Amino acid sequence: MKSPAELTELFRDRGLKVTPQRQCIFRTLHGNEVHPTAESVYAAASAEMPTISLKTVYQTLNDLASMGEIQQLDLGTGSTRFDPNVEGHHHLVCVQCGKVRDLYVDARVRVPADQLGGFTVGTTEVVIRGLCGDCSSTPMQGEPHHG
Amino acid sequence: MKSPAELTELFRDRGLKVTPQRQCIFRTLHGNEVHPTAESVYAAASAEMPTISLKTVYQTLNDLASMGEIQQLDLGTGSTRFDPNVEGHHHLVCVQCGKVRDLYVDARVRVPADQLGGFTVGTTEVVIRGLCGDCSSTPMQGEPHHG
DNA sequence: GGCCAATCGACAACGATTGTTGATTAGCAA
DNA sequence: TTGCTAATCAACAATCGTTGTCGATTGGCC
Repeated sequence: MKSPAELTELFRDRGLKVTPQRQCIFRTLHGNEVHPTAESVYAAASAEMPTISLKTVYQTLNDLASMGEIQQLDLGTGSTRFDPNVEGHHHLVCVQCGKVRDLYVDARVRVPADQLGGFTVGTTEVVIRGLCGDCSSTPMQGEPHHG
Repeated sequence: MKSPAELTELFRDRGLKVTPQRQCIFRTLHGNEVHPTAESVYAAASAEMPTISLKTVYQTLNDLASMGEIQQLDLGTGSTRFDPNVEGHHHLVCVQCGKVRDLYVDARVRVPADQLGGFTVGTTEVVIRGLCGDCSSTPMQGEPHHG
């Protein structure tokens, strides 16, 4: 994703104000590779800026998403995750602990025309579910996140 | 998915009772290819059995899912969908109207070992988002379901 | 400096899903 | 057929994630 400085400019260009709260969120997201939920962005931002509100976090994340600067992911882990990485890539999801990792593979799936039936292909998402390194080594316990 | 008769037997084997409500849900799901939500299963079942409760529908769907007889899908369309088709297959999702179609393609994604990093691959899901035939022909309007 | 967007707190509301209660129904083994 | 007990019912309340509302305040930016 773009750097905080670039996002600052982008927001200005769009007539959006660059408030300390928004800058704080920019910093929190920049280089973030753990696919945070809104709650965890809020937690991280709160550490820096205790008065920031969850509402503002949602607001700013939605703004960034609708500008295409971050990507929303629904991976069946309960809540929406936000991915600062908007390059074409896919995801590894641990069914045990819910961790998400980026996956760079060529996933051009060839769809036979007879299966399309008028469908216009937009994006292709590949989600590989399994056990992450940590969870592979520990015995399975309890119910994993469904999906 | 298995026929209502087979599911009946399966439930008996597991010590679960085969109530009229459950049979009604079995029938509703059998051959269903529209990936219904719990609500729409409830609507369909209610037509046949007006006194059935939404609670019971959820209960039975969860039972079936945990027995592996149906599959839960989180496709970012707001609510969980239930797919009676448990054969290996993938999905086409219309970002406009939310319709879901089954997709049979060979999607064995080759993941380079260095990207796995200890991850144990379980299932691979491919979701292709785009516009279905109906929505391709009509102009885009309003916000699509996010995802 | 001043306009006005953005934020605040403190809630209420939402939709999807699950839990609770106590009463009733009915599957199925004996 | 009887009886135990699981399943269901209605009617709620509660949960979780997310969004909306309010009036008051802050502070970015022309």
